[in-house]
Amino acid sequence: MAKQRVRIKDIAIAAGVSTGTVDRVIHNRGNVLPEVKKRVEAVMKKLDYQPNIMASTLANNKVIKIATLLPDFQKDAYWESPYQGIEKAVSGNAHFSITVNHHFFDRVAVKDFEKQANKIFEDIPDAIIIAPIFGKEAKQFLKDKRLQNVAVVLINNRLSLGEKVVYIGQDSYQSGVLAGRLLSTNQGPKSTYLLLHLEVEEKALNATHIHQKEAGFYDYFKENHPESRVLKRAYSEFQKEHTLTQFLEQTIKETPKLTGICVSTSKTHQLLDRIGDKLKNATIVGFDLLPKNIEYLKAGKIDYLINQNPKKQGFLAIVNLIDQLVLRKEVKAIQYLPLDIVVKENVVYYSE
Amino acid sequence: MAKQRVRIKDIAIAAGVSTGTVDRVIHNRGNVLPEVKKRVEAVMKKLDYQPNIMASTLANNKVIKIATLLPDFQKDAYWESPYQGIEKAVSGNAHFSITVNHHFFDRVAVKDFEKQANKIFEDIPDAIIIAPIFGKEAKQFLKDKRLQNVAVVLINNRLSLGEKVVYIGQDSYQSGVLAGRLLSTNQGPKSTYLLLHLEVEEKALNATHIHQKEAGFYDYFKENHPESRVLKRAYSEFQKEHTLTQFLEQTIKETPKLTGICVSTSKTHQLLDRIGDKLKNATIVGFDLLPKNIEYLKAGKIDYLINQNPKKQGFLAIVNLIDQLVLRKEVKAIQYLPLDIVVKENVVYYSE
DNA sequence: TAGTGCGCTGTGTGCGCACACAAATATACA
DNA sequence: TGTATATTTGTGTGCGCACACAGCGCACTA
Repeated sequence: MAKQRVRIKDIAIAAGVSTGTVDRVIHNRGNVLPEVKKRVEAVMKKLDYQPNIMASTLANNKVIKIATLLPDFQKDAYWESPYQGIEKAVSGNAHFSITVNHHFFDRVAVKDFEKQANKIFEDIPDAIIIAPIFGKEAKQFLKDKRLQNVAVVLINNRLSLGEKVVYIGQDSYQSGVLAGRLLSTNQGPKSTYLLLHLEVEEKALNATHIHQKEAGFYDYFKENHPESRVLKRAYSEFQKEHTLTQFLEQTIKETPKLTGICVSTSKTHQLLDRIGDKLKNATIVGFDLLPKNIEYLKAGKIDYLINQNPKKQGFLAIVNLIDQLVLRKEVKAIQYLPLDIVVKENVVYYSE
Repeated sequence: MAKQRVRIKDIAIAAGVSTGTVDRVIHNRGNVLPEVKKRVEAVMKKLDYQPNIMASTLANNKVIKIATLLPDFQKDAYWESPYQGIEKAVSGNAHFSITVNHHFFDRVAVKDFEKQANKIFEDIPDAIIIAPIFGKEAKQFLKDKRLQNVAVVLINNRLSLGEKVVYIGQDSYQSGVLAGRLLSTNQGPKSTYLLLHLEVEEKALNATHIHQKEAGFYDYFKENHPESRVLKRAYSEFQKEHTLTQFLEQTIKETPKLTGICVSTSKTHQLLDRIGDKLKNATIVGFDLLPKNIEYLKAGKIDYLINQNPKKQGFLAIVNLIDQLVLRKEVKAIQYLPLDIVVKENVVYYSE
């Protein structure tokens, strides 16, 4: 029953060679007579050799160096989540001895991206986790021959690099579609919806995601409820004199018979903090499981939160690299993160 | 930066003893002078010793024996999912060399449970994954002194065993509540809902889950929409002459102005196979991501599927045991599986 | 005083693998 | 035929740990 694991030694004996030769075949180190190589490979197949990862990593006795090249989350709060996911995965897999070297760049400054990218050459890592926001420059960087043998995981933005580059990302467009779907369920065909772009700190813009999300939202209604009205209002005029409260009150006053509101950023709680009482009849959809959002969800003031799992993005990147570099497993080339629909009745399972 | 890992040898040197003594302290094997033990422990703490799992499991060179004691899925199809989850987790963690010994019992026969339980004593495992459907008997079994050092994971049914027994399960009641919530969203307060208990094969009854689920469904409406009507219809009279189609047609005919239908088993597709066209205006909620259910979801005929992650139950059980037995991590004592809300717009992320 | 047993401590070996190095064999050339 | 060189193969060591076993000092007994 408990069939003994096949070892290199077993293969060596079966093939009539030494363990050293088997080792050379396994690692393609050359210096093996072609016919011997063939014989060893045949035996390996026949005995279904599975390397002992434990012994292998122990003997290897080296740490896996991973470099990240991500936007600075001091300047764009969104990027703190992938960062946290990475850290969590690393500390949760301490036994694989991984070191991560973070390189943060200013997400609106190409020059800074290039500068940070260049730093990576100072100490070539085994793998790179990169958010290729500057597509052209990222592509050029990754094509450098010094990175030939470096595993690459793309985060957030896809890049056509063919080969065996892994992409992990969320589908922002689809999250907007989903928001539209949730808002319009069981509503009349001629309803009015409000799309609120709510940013409180100017610097946290992460424009691309939000724009894609909003495009998905619009498109959903165009395709499925063409007779409905979708209004967009944005608050980002920080220098001006009127406050967010005033902006919201006026916006609501201007749009009577409002069926639903979607706040495209994660700041839904800001809306409820200010004019929660004046929204009794509108369905409200928000994004991201911030503590304050969860509070309002539990109180029944937010109807749906869409969880984009931003942390999981970083987490999966590390898990993927472990699978690739240590466990030698096959990994999927493209991995989208789930879009969880969270309501009062199931929030407990998502908020840990 | 890349601080070297602390080894047993380092501790031995720092404490002025041999590695053997450190080993005895670590594993509490005794035969160490109390003051020496104290000294070694102090050094371990000071140097923050983290055992090298790789070397440890390699040196241990033993397979982890896990026994399962679960209902026979030949007789209750539900139980195939946890089984699959277990198998998946085991083959996905092959490098930890785990062997699983399955013991299936007839979920309606106490005698059979006891018989299978007794078989476990023939070869005491390192851990047991058990569905304690027969609470009293299971408790007695687990209290046997021969199982003193055996890790236990309870699946599906909770048992008060205090100590450090892990429970992994799904909240069937809450899944019924969630179904109620989804069905009644944006519907009038005096609507009519149908709860369909649909079993096609008599033997697959898994009564407890379904009953709890249905209780949750009823309670949701009692609390939130007391003026609504909830009707229950069950099809399980297999000996009788009329077919399922006839039953469904008659049921629908009998309940005009139907707002929503919840099929409490996983057999929602059976409903649509037969009378899909006659349900245009009713919202439909079902359970479990069976291929046929997904098909109807994508086609817009099922509105919501609630994913109870039954496979994940078995999967997590194994992961938990690895954490406990191999990685020596802390594990949460109670783990509920998420209840995912799946709609056409996000199904792709859940159906792998 | 030698012998015996016990508590405590140190040493040696092996887990399966990777890799450096030594050894054996084949090939080239004088 | 012998020597130098390249190619192919075998052996030895260490990764960090677990555990068996040997060794030590001490108290107690005959």
